[in-house]
Amino acid sequence: MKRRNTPAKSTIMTLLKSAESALSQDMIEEKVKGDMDRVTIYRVLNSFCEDGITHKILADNGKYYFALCDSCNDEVHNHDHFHFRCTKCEKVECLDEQVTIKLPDGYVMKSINSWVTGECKNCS
Amino acid sequence: MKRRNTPAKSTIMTLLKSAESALSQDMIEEKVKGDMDRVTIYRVLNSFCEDGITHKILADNGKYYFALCDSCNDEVHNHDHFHFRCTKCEKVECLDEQVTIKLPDGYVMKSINSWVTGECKNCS
DNA sequence: TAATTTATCGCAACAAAATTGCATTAGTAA
DNA sequence: TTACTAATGCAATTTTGTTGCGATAAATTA
Repeated sequence: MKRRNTPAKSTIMTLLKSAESALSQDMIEEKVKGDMDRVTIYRVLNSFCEDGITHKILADNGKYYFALCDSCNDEVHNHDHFHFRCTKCEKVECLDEQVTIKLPDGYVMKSINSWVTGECKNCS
Repeated sequence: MKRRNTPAKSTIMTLLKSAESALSQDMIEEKVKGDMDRVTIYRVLNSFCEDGITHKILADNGKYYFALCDSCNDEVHNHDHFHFRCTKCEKVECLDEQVTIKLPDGYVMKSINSWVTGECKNCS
């Protein structure tokens, strides 16, 4: 399965890069104003995740958000940071702070999904 | 609105007490084997939350889980602990460890939702 | 005990988010 | 330019949870 470059992909990539925050499907749909089908947006975003370009996080509002991988490379992926969702402007950001937890004996960690909800610095 | 005691409520309460872990609607539906309508289960669980008997958490698999409030009382509710979901047995537990995070300046925290996914001590 | 009130229940319908099937379109390499 | 097949758009489906409403049954009162 070799990827192809398409208008949809480059448009969405441009949006992700300029957003400086994580985007959900409906945010992207609104920005492209119906130029792109909902399904296409989902498929492009998921293909980015498969390729390790973005990471996908389920927020505590039930929606998936997609963010460009910042310090990840082909070998090392680390998405164990906190995510912040502003309840006023609905912006979602990756926070610098890493999630640290010591699991009880016998537990094996596979992934972390940590959210803080509140008001961001522009809204508080 | 005065609550009434019903078979549905006591059945679900018994399940929650004996589970020693958080339960989702579909887990309860399976345990009562169709004796209870989906909607009834949701309504009972949500009424428990309104009454402060349980807390409701959206897991990183997109489902809501309900757990008995452990050390909460009428005045103080604290649900800022980590939650663990086992990908093998699908059991969900509240971990003792509290989530701690220092937000950047200007950010106001309203709620926290932290999940660790992996294998529990019975499955690893 | 019987009557009354209304919380609760079950069923159908709805809603939101995301996925799948399939015919069509369009990158890309030869 | 042609051939191959990834990507797209549309319709339909799936999953999870909620709402509306008439019927049922707790709890209170007579």
